[in-house]
Amino acid sequence: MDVNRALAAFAALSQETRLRIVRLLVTAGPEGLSAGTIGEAMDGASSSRMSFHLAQLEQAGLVTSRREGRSIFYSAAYPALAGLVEFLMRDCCQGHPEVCTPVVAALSCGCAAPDPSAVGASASRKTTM
Amino acid sequence: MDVNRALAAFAALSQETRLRIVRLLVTAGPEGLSAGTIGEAMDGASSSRMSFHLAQLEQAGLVTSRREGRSIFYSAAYPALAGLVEFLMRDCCQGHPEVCTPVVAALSCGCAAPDPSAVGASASRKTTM
DNA sequence: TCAATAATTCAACATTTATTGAGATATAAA
DNA sequence: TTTATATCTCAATAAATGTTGAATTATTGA
Repeated sequence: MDVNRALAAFAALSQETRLRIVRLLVTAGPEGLSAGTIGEAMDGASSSRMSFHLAQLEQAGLVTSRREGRSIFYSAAYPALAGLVEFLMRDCCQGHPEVCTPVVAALSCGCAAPDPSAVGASASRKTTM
Repeated sequence: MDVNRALAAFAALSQETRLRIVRLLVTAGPEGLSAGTIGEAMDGASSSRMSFHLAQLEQAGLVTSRREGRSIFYSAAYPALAGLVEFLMRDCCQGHPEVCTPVVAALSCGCAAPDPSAVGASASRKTTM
């Protein structure tokens, strides 16, 4: 994640419809949702409007797309989201632990508890699904 | 951090000069820097331009200001930055541990190592989603 | 009080961004 | 092949954003 990519990602996330789309796709999982389904969830936004925003998100690297029959499915680009947070935090925590600490605490949403003593990586994956 | 505040923060961070200012202030520490000093660091940007961007950042809640003599000092709003990441991650990790895990790993920038003995207990404490 | 310093405010302008509606493209089914 | 479905592309327009330069406010020191 370099500065320009971060700028593009922040710009993409600064628009209400797009932020809603990203949140929707993040919770939708890796399979994603079709453009039409997303449009319905966005208060029935027009198809051209959806295309515009989905293209912006894809351009910013925050979502990926694939065709499946007549539909095009969009999915959250999880690594890009993680990379963006990494970028932001890398800039935030230089010498200021008070910034990181509460974030790490917040990330204990049950899915990412890092444990240095836990050798088996997959075992430390405490899923609550 | 609600949606509108997050949108404002993302918008503020999506502009190159402002992103540079935030990064500069974050590394500058709690005392912050004067508007003039920041302007010099921004390739000698004009004072009105600096005022514009600093006002945007303050409006977005990402920096705070205080007058000291003739100068006005701007500081990073660390809690707001942490809150933004929290917001983004709260949206990102619902049911998808693979998103959070690498971020938490990246946050081991040396300043926010979570107490290993508390991992089991606190991590199982699920925040409301 | 007057001059110097530090920063802000404002109006004008240029640029960028978002929405709309019409039409084009791709796929699937009749 | 024809029709329907799903989505994209494009041009026009509206709205928001960033830069500039001049004028203004606040503070300090002579």
